[in-house]
Amino acid sequence: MKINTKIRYGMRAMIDIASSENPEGVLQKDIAIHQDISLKYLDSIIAALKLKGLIANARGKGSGYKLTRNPEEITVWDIYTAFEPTIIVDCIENKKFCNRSCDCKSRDYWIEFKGELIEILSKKSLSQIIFNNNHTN
Amino acid sequence: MKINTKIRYGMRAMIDIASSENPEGVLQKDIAIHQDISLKYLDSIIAALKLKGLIANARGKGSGYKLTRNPEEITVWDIYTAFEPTIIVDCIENKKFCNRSCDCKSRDYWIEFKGELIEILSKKSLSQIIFNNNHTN
DNA sequence: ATGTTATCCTACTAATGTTATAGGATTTGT
DNA sequence: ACAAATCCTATAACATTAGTAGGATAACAT
Repeated sequence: MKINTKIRYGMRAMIDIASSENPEGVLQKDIAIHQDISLKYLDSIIAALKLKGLIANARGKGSGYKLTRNPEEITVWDIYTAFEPTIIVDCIENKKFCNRSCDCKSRDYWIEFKGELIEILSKKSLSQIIFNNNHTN
Repeated sequence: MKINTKIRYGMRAMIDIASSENPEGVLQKDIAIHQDISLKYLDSIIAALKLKGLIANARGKGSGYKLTRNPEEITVWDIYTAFEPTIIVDCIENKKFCNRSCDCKSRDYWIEFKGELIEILSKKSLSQIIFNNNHTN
């Protein structure tokens, strides 16, 4: 299992936008500079976040990106699913992969696991991440 | 994020072995038949489980595989780590990937996430999976 | 109008990881 | 010696990841 760069960079871009105090929003170019991510690669990250409806901008020269919701109302799962539609366990996602799915202890476990994982990702909001509300360590 | 076939097949092999009532253990060949996994591919699955010390056999003709511990004492995390040493988040695993690691909200989150994920995988034992102790749905 | 700034959009590519298969060496029971 | 079964190494097709490249488009500034 691996968290890929798109999701990690996407998270950083969201944190960058959420942390900005500029009422005009944040330019993609500036996110690229702040976060040290290539402008071109960031292109595809931003596109995915925008398509998911988590950020928005006006077009043209001076228009930065802003969150479409309050950071309290955006979870890690929201950001995750901007890049991957779900957590993939082939025997759950695609029944043709396995014909014993109607009675498989292993599959039953993975269904439960997947639910718990989505729960973990859903319980944390962007604002909790930024302000570190939980006081761990 | 994806659970790959090695981990899923490994789980099924472990369930197969744990469920057997034969005191001689279970032959690799028979696991391959029960689970509909190619004997050759299962080779590498079994090898990993064995290297991790979760199963053992004698060599030669009639010697099947057995668990080395009680199924109550084997967790999904034990099985998982037979195939992958950890849950990979590059910015945690490999500091050279990122030079802002000393102050990165995103990285802080992933460290916390990884801990919770390992907790989920560690809390479930093989016997709980087989006997479905939790009574969900 | 024209140039500048910045995003939008499509295609491509090198490297890596996944999911196996192939072929034979080794070990032990009969 | 032979058969049954595992052990071990190499290879390969395919998919995914992590970008790069090149230009089209939109809007602001002069």
